Amino acid sequence: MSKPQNAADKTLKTEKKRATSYDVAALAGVSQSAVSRVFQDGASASKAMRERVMAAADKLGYRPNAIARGLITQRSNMVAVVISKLTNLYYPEVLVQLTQRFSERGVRVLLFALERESDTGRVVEQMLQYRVDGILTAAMFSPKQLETIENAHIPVVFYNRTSKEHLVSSVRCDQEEGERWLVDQLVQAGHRSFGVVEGPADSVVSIERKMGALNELEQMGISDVTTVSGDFGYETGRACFAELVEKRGSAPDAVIAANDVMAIGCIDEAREAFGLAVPDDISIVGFDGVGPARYAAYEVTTVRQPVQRMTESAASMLLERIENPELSPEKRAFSGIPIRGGSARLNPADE
Amino acid sequence: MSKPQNAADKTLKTEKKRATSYDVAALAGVSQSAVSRVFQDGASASKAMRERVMAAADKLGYRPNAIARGLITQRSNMVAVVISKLTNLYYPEVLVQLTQRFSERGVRVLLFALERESDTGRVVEQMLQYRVDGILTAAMFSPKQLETIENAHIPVVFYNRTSKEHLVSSVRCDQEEGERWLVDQLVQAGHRSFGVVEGPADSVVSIERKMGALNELEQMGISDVTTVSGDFGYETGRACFAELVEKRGSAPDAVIAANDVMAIGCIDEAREAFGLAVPDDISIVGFDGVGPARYAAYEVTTVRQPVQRMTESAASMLLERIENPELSPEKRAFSGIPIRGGSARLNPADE
DNA sequence: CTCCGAATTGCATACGAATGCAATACTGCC
DNA sequence: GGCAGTATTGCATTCGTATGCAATTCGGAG
Repeated sequence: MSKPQNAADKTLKTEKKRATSYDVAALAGVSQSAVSRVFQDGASASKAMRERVMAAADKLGYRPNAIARGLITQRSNMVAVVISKLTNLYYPEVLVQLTQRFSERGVRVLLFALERESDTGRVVEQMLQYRVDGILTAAMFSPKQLETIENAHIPVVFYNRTSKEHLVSSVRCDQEEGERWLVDQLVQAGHRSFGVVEGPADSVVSIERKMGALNELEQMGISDVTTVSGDFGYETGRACFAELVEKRGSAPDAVIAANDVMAIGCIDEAREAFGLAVPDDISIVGFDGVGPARYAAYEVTTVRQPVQRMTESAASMLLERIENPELSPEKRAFSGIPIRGGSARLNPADE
Repeated sequence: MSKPQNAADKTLKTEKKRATSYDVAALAGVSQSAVSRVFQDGASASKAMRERVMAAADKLGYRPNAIARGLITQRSNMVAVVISKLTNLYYPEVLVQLTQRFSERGVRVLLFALERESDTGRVVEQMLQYRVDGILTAAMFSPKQLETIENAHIPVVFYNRTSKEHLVSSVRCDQEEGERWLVDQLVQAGHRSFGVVEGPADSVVSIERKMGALNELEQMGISDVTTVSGDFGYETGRACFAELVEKRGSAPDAVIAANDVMAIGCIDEAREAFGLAVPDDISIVGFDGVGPARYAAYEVTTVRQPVQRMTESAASMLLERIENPELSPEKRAFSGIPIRGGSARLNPADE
């Protein structure tokens, strides 16, 4: 009963405690620093040393403790990814891609999933406590929260969002531009009365889309516009369409939905509850370009976000700022990809 | 140019370094231990002390360093969540829910997203280096990898998977049982020829479903069964249906798809390419109960996984094993929820 | 006012790896 | 063989927090 610290029998593989660099050093007959250096990239270690240490490490099942390393290097090699409304069918893709981008570059992802976009309170505290090296967020933060993060000198990149009060970096799909395209196409094809279905009130994306559509409609001299609001989901998509018809007494020529899922809801409701043919009786368009929008039953006319390029850009932007904190904020906007689909009556493409 | 360590002016909020418990202690005129204790749950600290420390902490914008804490307590308060094929429309829901369950209990989620389920190699190394307290995985690990994890004494819970070689804990939806229900219903309603569309070869879930269906079909004395394989995606769903028809020369009475998305693909292909009415000419069933399966154009007859209960169960199971590592492995199987849908011709429900 | 037990507080050390600096081992060259 | 210069290696310290133990304070009872 003396102090058997790490004196576990070496033959048996079942050690009580995880092996540390000291254990490896002792077994290899070298110093702890040597072990540390062998497990680093640019450190100097002779070939012989490398082999001795590696052999000992293997025998003990040693692997460097990233926690301890993070403490001394002041780098956790973790970034926080904040996402809300994951169920919305579009973010999953974003999330996997981001995670893979970071992973490729040796950075781990600490995930924060918000029920509603406004649940950011506790999240900020957590991120700071874990000393993440950077934050990539698809949810808004309040000015006060942003200030807290700024004081901690943690780079932030917003995904499809930005802040009016603070100068921040962001990667976004140009929602207004996309809506302009949709509206222009619809108007050019002769649609004159419109329904606009917006998403949840606390979603910046939804607001941008709605405003983009409304502004362009006004620009084009269209005044017959009715707006109703939902929550990005299929069920409310259907309800919204019904509400729309009730509100105006009849169906509009076209419906502009806040996203593809709601557009699909509108299409189903138009067909089932009102016996309307899409796109012959009514045109319905969405936004995002998610998988189900391509299903044969819908073929939604929409604007697809270039997810691949956006996630790549966002990940790089964040990593750059982690390497070089002095870099000034930068905003990158990507154009959406128009999908002519089959859920809207449009003129044939010009070129 | 002496050593201004943390001698930043206290009036200005822009300190260079993050405040530590020592800084707070100095400002509050107490010991570092006191600060530490104030920021813990069950630690003893007088009310006066609590207030002094909190005041100082606020002034400095101090918050405990979870990394350092993890080093000393041997608890990172992080769990690894491993997920593959996130794009499959079903896992996103699982992921958010898991993250929220853990979050509620003060545990952070380190996310690992695999492109293919077999990409587990580097992931294991990472998880161990970060000293996660537990692992929740929706991907398989090789026996060797499992042994590595076991040697590190990290509890693991498998989600919809398990291991033959190792005794492990798991939470799963009973895929065989679900398939049995589907097959029984179809056979009872008079279907005699079947097509089975399986998913990716490296997916355990897909294999279980296929075998469940095939076994039950055999059990019921059905021998007219054709199998084709895809990858869980919509496009291959369509291709699989076409292949199925070509292979057998005509459409079967019913198609059993490996998941809802493929079922939707089959439905679209049956309707568009073969002019078949669903369910009048052919019955098509899926599995999972994802959102799009409920869309009016499909209303897929399927078996829904009780995601809510499964994630809750999985999270608890893992956390229990983290608290008490001696707990023996446990397997929990949940029954799927039959959804009669409208994509299959079934007899009216008995009770 | 005194004394005892309980509640607080401080001291000193541990967690596991990285790193500046000094000591030592090599290398090639004359 | 000797020497300068470089590549390795070890020593000692550091990162920020938690915690056992001893010292101190506090509260109340007698």
